[in-house]
Amino acid sequence: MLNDDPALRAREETRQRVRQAVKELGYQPNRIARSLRTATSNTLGLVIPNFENPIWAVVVDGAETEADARGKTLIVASAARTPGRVQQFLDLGAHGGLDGILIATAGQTDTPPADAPVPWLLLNRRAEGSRRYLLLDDEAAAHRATTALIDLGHTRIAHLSGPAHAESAGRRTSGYRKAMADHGLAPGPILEADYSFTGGNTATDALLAAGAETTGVVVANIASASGLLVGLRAHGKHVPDDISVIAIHDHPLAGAFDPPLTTVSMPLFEMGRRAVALLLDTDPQDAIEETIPDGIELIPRASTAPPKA
Amino acid sequence: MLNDDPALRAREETRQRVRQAVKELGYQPNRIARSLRTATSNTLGLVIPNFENPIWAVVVDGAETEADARGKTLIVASAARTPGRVQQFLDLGAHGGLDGILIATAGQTDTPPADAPVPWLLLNRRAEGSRRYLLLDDEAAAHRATTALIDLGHTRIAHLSGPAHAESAGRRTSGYRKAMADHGLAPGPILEADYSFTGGNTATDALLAAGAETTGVVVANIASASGLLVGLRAHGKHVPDDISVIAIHDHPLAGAFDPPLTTVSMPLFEMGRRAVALLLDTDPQDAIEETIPDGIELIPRASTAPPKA
DNA sequence: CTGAAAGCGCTAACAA
DNA sequence: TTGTTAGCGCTTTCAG
Repeated sequence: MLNDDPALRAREETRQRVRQAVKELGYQPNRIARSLRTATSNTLGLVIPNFENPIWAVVVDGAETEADARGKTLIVASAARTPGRVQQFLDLGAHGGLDGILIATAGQTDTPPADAPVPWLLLNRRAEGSRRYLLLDDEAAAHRATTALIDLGHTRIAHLSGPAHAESAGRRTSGYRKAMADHGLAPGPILEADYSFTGGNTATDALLAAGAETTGVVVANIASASGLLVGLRAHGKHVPDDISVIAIHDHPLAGAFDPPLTTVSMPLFEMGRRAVALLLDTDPQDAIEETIPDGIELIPRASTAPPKA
Repeated sequence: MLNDDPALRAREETRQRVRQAVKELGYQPNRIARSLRTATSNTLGLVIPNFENPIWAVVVDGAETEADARGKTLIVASAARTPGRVQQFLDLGAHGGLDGILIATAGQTDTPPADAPVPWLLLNRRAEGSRRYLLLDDEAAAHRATTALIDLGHTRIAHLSGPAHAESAGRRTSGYRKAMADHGLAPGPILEADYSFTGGNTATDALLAAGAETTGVVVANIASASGLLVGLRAHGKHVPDDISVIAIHDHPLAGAFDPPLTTVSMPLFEMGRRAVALLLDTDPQDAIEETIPDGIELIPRASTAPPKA
């Protein structure tokens, strides 16, 4: 009766009286006791690498939206300062503390075993021996970005990649390579940044040294691209007249960059949303190997133009 | 023994054997049962308005750092899509589900009653009838920003404020007013944006209409400032030659803006850190009315210069 | 010092 | 259909 069970046969008036009493007495069911009893919590966890990178904001938003729609509470934490965060959430989630965990981090130990105490799903990362992941089509996005430069007439195109240890970075690099090959072009210099402003900024020297004749750069993300823009400016290079820059992932602030940055957007909100749906709707034992098919889109701004010569 | 209680007298060898057994059997204490028994959870909650605004990333970072240092788990959620998020966390926290809650949102119903089931603290918001808050010195930051323009020689300075319902926005506006008054200047036009890119962008028209002779603008935050920069560019106005722009709160990406945006940084990390410390170290019944004293700093970039005429 | 037992508040199973 | 009870796993208390 306290749970307002509709299967329970009782007069509507009685129901009302109970509800009234519950309200007046301020009765709050003890969730802890309930969780102990049922080994469920109506709560989902999400571990992201950090809160700085704005792409996670969108993923979280999508995940929260879907969780809310299903009456679940989503709690988020980052592994930025604590490599053991995934393990911590696994502990939190054991014995029904969490009904499921989404893992967006890429640490060595961030892939739970198959017999983990909580259902889990990796976000945009494949891992050796795991068959539970939801991917963005990073390769297609990088391919799209590279093709955009090629379509403008560029042939000498460099790539500022993400860190070697990130699996998604590898898929982007591979999309860049494929696009070049598809158009019969030799890949240009590939330099490793680390998805950060500083990484992109310090890579500027190497980029200019590696290929003086480079007219376009495909950058693995916005933060690196912003660093690159600042670096190029410092070297007296003009974007896009001297060199075109395009980055993967979009963000509103990219429109305020100098110059406004052309990007390729990815379905981040949908990834968060879909991840929660998959986590709740599938058997934790089943494999999930899914890539989000749509939502890759060119956002043209002012950092790309045909090569001058 | 299982808790490795140091008060317990036992041979070191025995301790080792127990630890070994615990490890081998993979024993994990049931946190739920423990919470039910002790009405504590070693977990803290933080509710932020959204994940998009990058300032929250820094606050969360500070809070996570302090929580980690104290062996607590911090969980985060946003109220972006769900106005009832604070209530939801209050429910989560009742009966020891959370040891405390930090509230950074500013909704009408986001101030818990004094007899809330969980200790709580408001972040950068004073609320009618509450005496539990930790503030940034928004007034000082706005004063600093305004003074920076005045020091450059500006006298016709406008203010692009935050939304009227945000208490922090009011403190910034008041800092702007005071700085103007301190230098014997009449306040310029004050326009309300909503802390967003779009808000700043659409306010451009009104700003240019309100004061044609305006040579400087103090913007309440970076997102609005980025929208304003784009808007001014669209109107053919050159920053800083035609008009100087300075914003409150700093972010690395502001260095990539067109032009790089001069800002005043705030001690956001420290706010997160201090908030966790206060939440854990004070009696939940005691009043906390604290403002973080230091950490306000001018970050000079290229969007500010002396007025031309 | 060691071991047994009560009980946190809930739900599910069972008995009436 | 309704009311009663056992028990989730832990900590704390109390008896041995």
